[in-house]
Amino acid sequence: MKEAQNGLTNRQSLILRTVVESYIENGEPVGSKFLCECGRFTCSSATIRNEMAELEALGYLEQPHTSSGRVPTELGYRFYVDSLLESYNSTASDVERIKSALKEKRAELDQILTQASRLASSLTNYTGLAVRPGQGHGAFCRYEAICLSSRSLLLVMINPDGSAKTRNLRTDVDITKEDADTLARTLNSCIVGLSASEVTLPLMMRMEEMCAPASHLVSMAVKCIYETAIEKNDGDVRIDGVNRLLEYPEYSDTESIAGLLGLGDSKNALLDLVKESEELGGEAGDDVKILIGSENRLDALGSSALVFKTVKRGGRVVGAVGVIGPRRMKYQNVISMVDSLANGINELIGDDMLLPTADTERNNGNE
Amino acid sequence: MKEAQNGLTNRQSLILRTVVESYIENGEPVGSKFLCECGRFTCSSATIRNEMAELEALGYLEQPHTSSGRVPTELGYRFYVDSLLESYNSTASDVERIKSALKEKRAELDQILTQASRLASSLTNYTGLAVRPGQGHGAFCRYEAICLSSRSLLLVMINPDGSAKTRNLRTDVDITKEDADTLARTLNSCIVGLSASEVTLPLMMRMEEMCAPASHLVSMAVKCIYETAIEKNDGDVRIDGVNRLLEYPEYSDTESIAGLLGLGDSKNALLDLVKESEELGGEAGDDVKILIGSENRLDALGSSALVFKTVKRGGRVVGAVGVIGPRRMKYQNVISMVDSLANGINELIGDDMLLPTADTERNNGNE
DNA sequence: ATTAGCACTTGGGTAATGCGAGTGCTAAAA
DNA sequence: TTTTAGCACTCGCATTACCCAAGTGCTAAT
Repeated sequence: MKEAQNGLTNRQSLILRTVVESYIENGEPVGSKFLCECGRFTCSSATIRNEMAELEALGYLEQPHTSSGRVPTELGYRFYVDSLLESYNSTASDVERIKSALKEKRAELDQILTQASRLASSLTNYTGLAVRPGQGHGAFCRYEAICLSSRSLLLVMINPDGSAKTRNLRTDVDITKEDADTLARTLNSCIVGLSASEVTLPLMMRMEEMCAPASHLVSMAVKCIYETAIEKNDGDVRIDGVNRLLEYPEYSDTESIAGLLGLGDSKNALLDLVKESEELGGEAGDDVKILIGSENRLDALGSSALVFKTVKRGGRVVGAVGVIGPRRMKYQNVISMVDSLANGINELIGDDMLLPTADTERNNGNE
Repeated sequence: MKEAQNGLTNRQSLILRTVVESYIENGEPVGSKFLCECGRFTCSSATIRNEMAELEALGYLEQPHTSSGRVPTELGYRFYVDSLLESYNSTASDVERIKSALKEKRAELDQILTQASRLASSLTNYTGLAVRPGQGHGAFCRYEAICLSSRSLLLVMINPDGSAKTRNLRTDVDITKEDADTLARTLNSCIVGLSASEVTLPLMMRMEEMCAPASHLVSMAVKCIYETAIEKNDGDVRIDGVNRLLEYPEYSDTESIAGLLGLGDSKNALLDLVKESEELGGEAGDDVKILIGSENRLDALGSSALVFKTVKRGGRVVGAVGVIGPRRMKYQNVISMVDSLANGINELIGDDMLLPTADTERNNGNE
């Protein structure tokens, strides 16, 4: 009895693999006769039946009903995937398509992720997923104020990574370009790096003093800043191409679809999932992660599989892209695709160093 | 035979209304016996049968099969909705909820619409819809460049309505704050108001000359500007809460869901729909629009109804919000809700005058 | 250890059946 | 002329019975 390292004989191993692959391909339970005739085995169907019985006892296979072929269990898929993981690699053509599709979007991370989710879906014909976790507690690292008209100004809030948010502030009294400059200077010198709870009344009063005569701008601006920061910290989840799953029989019932569609609402759970699987990190932390069935605790994904990889910038996790599909997913393609996609994004966003806060910069040049 | 103005007797009219309302409520074909016993009529079921037969001949009702009750046709719904339209008004509590939910989001139009779509869905328990058409051909009306570090700057592109987009530009050679200012000045004086095809090689060369020694920034910036402008002009469609429709039996089949999910892809068609129903304008142009079944030509919505209202700023249509649901939709609630929602947004975004282009402003103050 | 043969299980598809709801029509009543 | 009661008829739908195919487990022979 030749044993492989996993406690399975070579033949059992091969049977398991073949069952998984056939089931992934056809979606139908596979029986001993089919296996026997597929050419990979020299023994008879009876022998295979015996082996399958054992694989079932070991928890790798199960039958939907007595008298139907076998279907892989979660454990079965897990075995298959693990033995596969060592040796995936992307096809050159896919890598090319991904690169060219991404290159067009030399935009902010948010947009890149949206695009990535769409891409993941269209390349695999499953559902695409992109996640951006909240960007730490840190607020912005610098502010600018641009005078748009006599009664409105544009507040530019700049993140350490160079991206920015803008908001329009309208006032009831006229403001000048000098007011705007003063406001920006005040914000930069007083609240950069502070969380909302650190902004105290005395501080506010000092800022308003600094900004006189346009002191009314201060509270508007600060409120606006923390509203925006909260939004930013909220994280985000993009799901694309749920409709592609409709053509797989495992999603023909309404409930499973409802679950997937509701996924956008439970974005916190998804964010946790990514964060958590990141922590188990170590060397494997950079790999493509695969969660099959109940391995994740989102019951909406209970009958699905999730393949994803984190996107990093400068060592920090800034997002993740992946694919949601049926448990019988074409793992080889999907794994390599997700890998390429994440790598492509990593490459695109580079690992630029972070920006300094405004203080240092401002001191030379503006005044 | 008392005739109302529509060519229906009063009794026929009442029967039609009752059928529609009952079908909306229960989703089941309604028969003569049920009507007879509902209390609204003094005649017998046989009489009602005769009337219903006539209503069917006139095209207001139909039977799914011989020997089932009647169901309203598109025309039937249309009759019902039209006779209803004069007299809808929002419940005070709904208006309150909408206002308070919107007030929290004093953000850009894009975000407001996203929020509106979500709100529409949750308030009606149908699918929410928000549409933002492309913002004309016009590019931006002003640019600013903020120096972030020695090798990156933030390009701020400002729309006439005061909103702005930002993009990060990275270079291989060092740049100074003066370079950034020069770039902004050049952009503002040369390409404000120009469409991409109007940017000629000679113009580019002149701009690069003006920007020396940082002339390499010019082409990056211009490219970036037109990429962003294209994106902006593309319009956008938000669809939220498709899963809510799953609980209605008319969407229990996979195809109808697939159609709705695919709706995001065919955003152009939706944009057209809004634009077009706007054009028939006149006085009715400001009303809530209702498209039932094939009244719109999106076959994905063939078995659905669409209720929406445009959102305007300063007379121009800048978006639309609405609801997608089954044809047997609770029109009274939905109409009033959509109306309130659109009004709320209109109020929120105000009709601020548009900004002037940068030239005038720049001449006093900066230099 | 492998194989052939056989009885057994079971899901799914198909045809037959009965039921119920609702209609259309006709003839009588108002 | 309008309304009503009565009745035969039509279908959709659920239930039942039934058969078939696929696949298994087990036993006995190789």
